[in-house]
Amino acid sequence: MLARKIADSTVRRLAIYLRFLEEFEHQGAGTVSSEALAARAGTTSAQVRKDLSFFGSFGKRGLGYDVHALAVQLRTILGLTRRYHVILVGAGRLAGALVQYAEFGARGFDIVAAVDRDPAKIGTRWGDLVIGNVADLEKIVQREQIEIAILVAPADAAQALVDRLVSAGVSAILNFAPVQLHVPHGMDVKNVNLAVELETLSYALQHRGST
Amino acid sequence: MLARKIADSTVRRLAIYLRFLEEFEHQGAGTVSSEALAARAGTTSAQVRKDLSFFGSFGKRGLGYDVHALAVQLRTILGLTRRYHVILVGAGRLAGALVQYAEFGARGFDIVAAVDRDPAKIGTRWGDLVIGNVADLEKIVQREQIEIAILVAPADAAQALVDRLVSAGVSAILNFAPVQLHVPHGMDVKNVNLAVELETLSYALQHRGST
DNA sequence: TCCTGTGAATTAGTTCACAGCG
DNA sequence: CGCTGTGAACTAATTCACAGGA
Repeated sequence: MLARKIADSTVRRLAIYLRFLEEFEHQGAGTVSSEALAARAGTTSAQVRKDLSFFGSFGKRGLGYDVHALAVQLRTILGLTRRYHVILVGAGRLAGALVQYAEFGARGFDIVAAVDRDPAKIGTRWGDLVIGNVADLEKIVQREQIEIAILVAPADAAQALVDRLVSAGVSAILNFAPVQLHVPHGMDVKNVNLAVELETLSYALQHRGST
Repeated sequence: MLARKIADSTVRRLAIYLRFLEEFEHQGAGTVSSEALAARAGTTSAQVRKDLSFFGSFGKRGLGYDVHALAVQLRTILGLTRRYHVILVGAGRLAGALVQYAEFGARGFDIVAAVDRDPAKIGTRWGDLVIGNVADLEKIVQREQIEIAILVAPADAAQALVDRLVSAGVSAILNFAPVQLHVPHGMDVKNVNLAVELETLSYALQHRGST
């Protein structure tokens, strides 16, 4: 669909622009400048225009961007014009928090299954989601036509679970386990490591004052 | 303490190297090569050596790095040789998950307080943490000598809370609210947006096949 | 006139490649 | 000989600056 390889940083910013466009849309704004979007997103107007220019020319010179039309474009670019079935692999507290995370549903990500290996958890419910047995992982992935997995399992179990997810047909993984996952070419993995985020803060705290 | 400005990506990788060093240490390995570290961390040996070289020469040519000594160095660099008092601003499910997150404590981040605005939550306990009233935010920050805040509050409340945190003396914020926070120069803010992570995956899913 | 779209310039980050030390 | 440490080369990302259309 697209010639050039787009930087991850660009894709992230597009997702952020979309948030603010929706906010503007809600406030009834018809049009928005790259400058205004940049201010909200914490970047520069040149960056906004460059990011958008990889995908087309959506603005009107002298005017800016039509808020609604640009939102539609960004949803198309980001693949948010349809819904995705998501499984939670691991049913700990973090998984429980993610189930409730309204923003996922609002963006088209439906958490339709959760599994765990703890017999005490299997069969219990989170709203209308029944926690399944991890032994049935492949069956559940296929039955529910799951494309995305959120991995919130212990580090030592992670790779084996990923191998099973891959062979069951999952094509993207959001990984919260602090390990480097190995997946076949073409699969997409995104790592989130909350402890690492805190550590970059402690680094910054320590190296402050050199301003 | 350091002349050059170090890239965020470098600091993150150092935190990741530290994880694997501790694992190696646990397994009784005395020495490790940049190649072995890189394999675990999902990067290249040149990257590992370059990252470390910003801070000093920690290896022995022909041998590699002493696992324990390098771990000590990285903890020093990252500011992990002491403990930090952390407050959770917002006591929703995500906050509840973070309280339990063992890795935080293991790295020196002690969650010593949590506040919320919901009267139904105020006074309830999570382990030995009593949820306080957000009205007392400044008092709590000062009493507990808090340096880092984890902001897990609704987007519309976020900026006002940040202003209060800043004036109460907090110096770093890990922000889960999907807004761009404005803080005075010198303050450190790190944003985590889980919906954006999923959206980069849906982008990747959609633009697959051009390989 | 205003603000986009975009090549060009700049800056940042990564990889190469090899000298040099243990 | 093996593996680090590091300039130099390269690649990627951001910012500049301005031509050009509404």
